[in-house]
Amino acid sequence: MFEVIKFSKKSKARLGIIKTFHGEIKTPAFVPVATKGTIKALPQIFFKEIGIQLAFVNTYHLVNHPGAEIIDKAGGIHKYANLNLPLMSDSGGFQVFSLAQKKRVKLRNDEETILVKIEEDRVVFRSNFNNKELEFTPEKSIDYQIKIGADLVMAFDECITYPTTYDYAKKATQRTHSWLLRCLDYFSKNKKNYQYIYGIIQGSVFEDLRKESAKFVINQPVDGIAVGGVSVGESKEEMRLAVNWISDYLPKDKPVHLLGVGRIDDIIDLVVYGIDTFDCSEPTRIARTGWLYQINDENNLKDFLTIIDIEKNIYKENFEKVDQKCNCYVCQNFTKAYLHHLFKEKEILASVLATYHNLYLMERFFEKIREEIANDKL
RNA sequence: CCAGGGGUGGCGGAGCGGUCAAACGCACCUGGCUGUAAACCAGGCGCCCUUCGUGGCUGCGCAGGUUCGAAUCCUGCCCCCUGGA
Repeated sequence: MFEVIKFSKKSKARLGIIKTFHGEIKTPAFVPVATKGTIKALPQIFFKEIGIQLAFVNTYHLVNHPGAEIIDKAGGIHKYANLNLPLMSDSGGFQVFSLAQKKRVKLRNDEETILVKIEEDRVVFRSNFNNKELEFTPEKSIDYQIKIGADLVMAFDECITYPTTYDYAKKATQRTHSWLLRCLDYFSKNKKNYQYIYGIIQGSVFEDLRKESAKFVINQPVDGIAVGGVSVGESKEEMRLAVNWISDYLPKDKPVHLLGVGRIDDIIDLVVYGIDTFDCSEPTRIARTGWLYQINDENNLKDFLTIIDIEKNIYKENFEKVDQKCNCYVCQNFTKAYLHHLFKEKEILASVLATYHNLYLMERFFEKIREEIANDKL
């Protein structure tokens, strides 16, 4: 399922290939987020020309709408959403974090309710979509993911909030471990024949917990390793340490995914620890809010991309291409002034073009990363 | 000419004696966005201040007046809208 083609002589970075039923993925690779079964604002027909290799869908959201059964009936998420590429599905573990962060939400009658309740053997969500209770157990998460039918599924974990205490982090990490065993058990008995499962390392910002978690996960019969609980508010140093600490434990014959990291500098700093895939909502989200990647120095990975805010007035009469050095459809055909106008007017096309462009450059960025690893420069 | 309605900050539009530098929306400006409750969110938005404040000044068509106090009440003027001759 996974094969390393080349290890860098300079770092733990590696070139690899993940083989799935729906296609092969050259790694390191970026995984655009398609939470509800769509990379927001981007029609599927563009995936290929952008170079998108795989995408990341979310169990929590899809279970709420349209429901795992519907997707199952439709023949799986690939068919249902016309996503003809390898897919990863998140387990809902991140929502344990992201919805718990908000803790309470006001109902119409002014009462407050808790969005997430974490128990030893399950998590109860108060759905933010329809306000119904929604129970996630490791078995349920996996069952949903099997029905959704992504190629690569994530074990159900608890993404620990930051900051946290050592004691809580330890307890939560152990809980994630016991959940992993339940996930693996259920998965092995019920999975679709093409599906693989990733176990998730937690441990928050504590070295011994991270290492302990890494050892535990790696010793289970998982197909891939994911690193979670990162980019939740901790400092960049803490994030780098969290990955560095476990980098020596990472297996060479299994793909390693870093959950939720997609900022340019973070990717550069973390790919050298042996990360193969990165999913992140950032490129598509900032695209929709007017931030565009721009090639800064195409010969220097560290300076490869910068960000411009296309809504700034300086672009109002800037009739240059969006990015002089970019070959994408957007940059070949539209000016900054026009993009500026689309954003100011909140035209839907603004999101479409910006998303296209950002993902295009993200793919070029990862091509550059692969090239650097091939040349032992990274 | 008669009858009625109205003129509020860049725009729309609340307020109708004090708690009003004036709701709310739009526009504008500044930030933010890392396993997406996100075509989003937060803050600012009369002028002034080496003190950023229960600070000073100006202010609700124009000019006066009543009042301790007026965007709010009164008088005159100017302008706009609707209906009628």
